Amino acid sequence: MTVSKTAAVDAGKAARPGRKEPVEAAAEGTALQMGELSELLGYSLKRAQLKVFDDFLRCVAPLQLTPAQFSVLLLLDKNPGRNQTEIANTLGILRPNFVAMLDGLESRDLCARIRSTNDRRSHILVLTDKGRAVLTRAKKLVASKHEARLNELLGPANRAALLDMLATIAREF
Amino acid sequence: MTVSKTAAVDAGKAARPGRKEPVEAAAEGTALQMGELSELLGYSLKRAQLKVFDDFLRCVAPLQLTPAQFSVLLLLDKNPGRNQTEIANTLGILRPNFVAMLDGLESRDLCARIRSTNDRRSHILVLTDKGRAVLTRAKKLVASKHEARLNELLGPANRAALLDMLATIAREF
DNA sequence: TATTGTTATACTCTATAACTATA
DNA sequence: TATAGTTATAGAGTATAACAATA
Repeated sequence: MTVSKTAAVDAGKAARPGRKEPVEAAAEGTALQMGELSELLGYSLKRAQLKVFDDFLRCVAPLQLTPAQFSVLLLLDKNPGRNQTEIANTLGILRPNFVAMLDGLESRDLCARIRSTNDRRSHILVLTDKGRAVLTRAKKLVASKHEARLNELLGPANRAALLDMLATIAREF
Repeated sequence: MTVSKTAAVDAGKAARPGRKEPVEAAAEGTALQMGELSELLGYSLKRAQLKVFDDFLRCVAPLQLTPAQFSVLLLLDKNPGRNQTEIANTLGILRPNFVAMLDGLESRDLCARIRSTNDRRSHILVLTDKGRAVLTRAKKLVASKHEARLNELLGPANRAALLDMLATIAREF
């Protein structure tokens, strides 16, 4: 469980001035005490999220896709015939902010807006052939590089448990 | 484990125009298929992080502290005698961006910058009495409202396991 | 010369109001 | 009137370069 009782260091006072610290980790500049920060779930959650997104970007760099863009392509593939509002809402993206995002994907010919014949206010979103091809390649990179690395670090069982708990928080918290 | 097999919906056609939908959850607009998004760790990580930060803000609203500000106060309390660069680096905040953040805390009399006598370039950061008092109250709110809710949702053992895995990712990924 | 705190700046995300064209 | 897509805009958060004071 790695409880990390972090032997109390009691720095800061620097009471004895004559004490010549051995050139350990970093002369006098030792690592700081995280204190109850190590017990704050939100803190580790944020730091972990940044790392994971960073790795995602690195792994999928050849395709120039952000996590958000990847999620849009995935959703379009699984949900043909949906309009902008539906896709944006599902991903927690505000409609106004989704416009520029779609512009980016559409200008790269990864998806297209099609004016609906039923309701001519709305745009049906579809993946282009290129979009489907890029998505397929992206999925392979994500699985073989990104998720594989996480699996390696945590082990399959832990990774599944982690995913389950995160989904629970996202759904019910 | 909550596998969520989410019965296939197959919406999108909306063929019959005369169909007057009963005012159910949302007329014809059924929930979308998340597809492999539910297996993407980064996606749930992000959504969970947003929820947790939201709840943190809500719980600690009476004290008007963001998660980032709380982490600074915690760190100052546990690490007296440190300068801006050391605190910012530890929290992953860039030094230029830390300036405005400190300005905010200092203007509220929660902490103070003290010119170091050893190295007159650097500012030693200290909590004020008010800062210590606010931190104490914040810790109580976080523990009794925020973290307690997470504990309730996941159970203590799962919560500990989650924290451990997130810390592992933040540290080693 | 190098480092600390700082300013300026820019780019991304996110959030809200209001417009247009359709319904 | 209400809704879909859009524009404009404002605010966070984050990133880099460069400057003054100090070492």
